[in-house]
Amino acid sequence: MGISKTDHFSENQNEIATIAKALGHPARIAIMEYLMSVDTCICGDIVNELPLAQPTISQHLKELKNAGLIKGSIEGNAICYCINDSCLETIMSYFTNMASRLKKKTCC
Amino acid sequence: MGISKTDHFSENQNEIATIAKALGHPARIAIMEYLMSVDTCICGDIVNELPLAQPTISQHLKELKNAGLIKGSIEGNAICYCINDSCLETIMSYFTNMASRLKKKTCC
DNA sequence: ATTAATTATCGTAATATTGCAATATATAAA
DNA sequence: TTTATATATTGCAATATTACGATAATTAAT
Repeated sequence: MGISKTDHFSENQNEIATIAKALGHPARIAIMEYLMSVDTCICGDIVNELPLAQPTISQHLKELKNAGLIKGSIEGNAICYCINDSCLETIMSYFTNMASRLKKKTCC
Repeated sequence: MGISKTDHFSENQNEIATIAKALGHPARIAIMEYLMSVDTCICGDIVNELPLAQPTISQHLKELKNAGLIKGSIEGNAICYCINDSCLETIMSYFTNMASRLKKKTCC
């Protein structure tokens, strides 16, 4: 992120930015959409699904997990990843609130 | 972004990622919130409002503009920036859709 | 025309991200 | 215990981001 100044901003601003940043890559959007599309919470098939190497997928999963967007639980020798709906709720309500507040304004 | 492979992902995935990425910095979230809070679309006060230098703010504004999140129009010798509600609508409905689809699922 | 005010661009240093091969770790199956 | 399967970590090269001083560009006011 270069020289950043996260300490100058509010906790909420940093939280939203962190979530948005985690979603700020097409591969991670694709992972989220894949996790949404499968009924069972299958894990490593993501590697077969996306045109990226296994370590790269693993790294993207880590970032989504750090941001709180997904959860992972050990299931045998595999790991079951799935979407953390409370995190999705956070970002969704943030934008919903923003959009509704915006409707009352006139702009340039 | 390092070596990225945007061509491997769908247009929609790239679009959402681009918007999310633009919002993936606390300063840009703060700018969005400030633009929301002012009734009139005042512009360069953002520089006074945030703890960042003018060129830095200008750069952040450019990124928000490139992502389509804000619009800027010349107003005398100043520039009037304001939120582009249609872009906000795009990202909001994306998450709303995701969240509603998620409620039907059980997870690990 | 000069000067002031406002915003953008350039150049550059510090740091972060992306992607992957190689390798490590951990559990399941034989 | 050995082997196979699944995922994580390390190390590194290529590239992107962030921040800001200096400076340019543009319009307003004098």
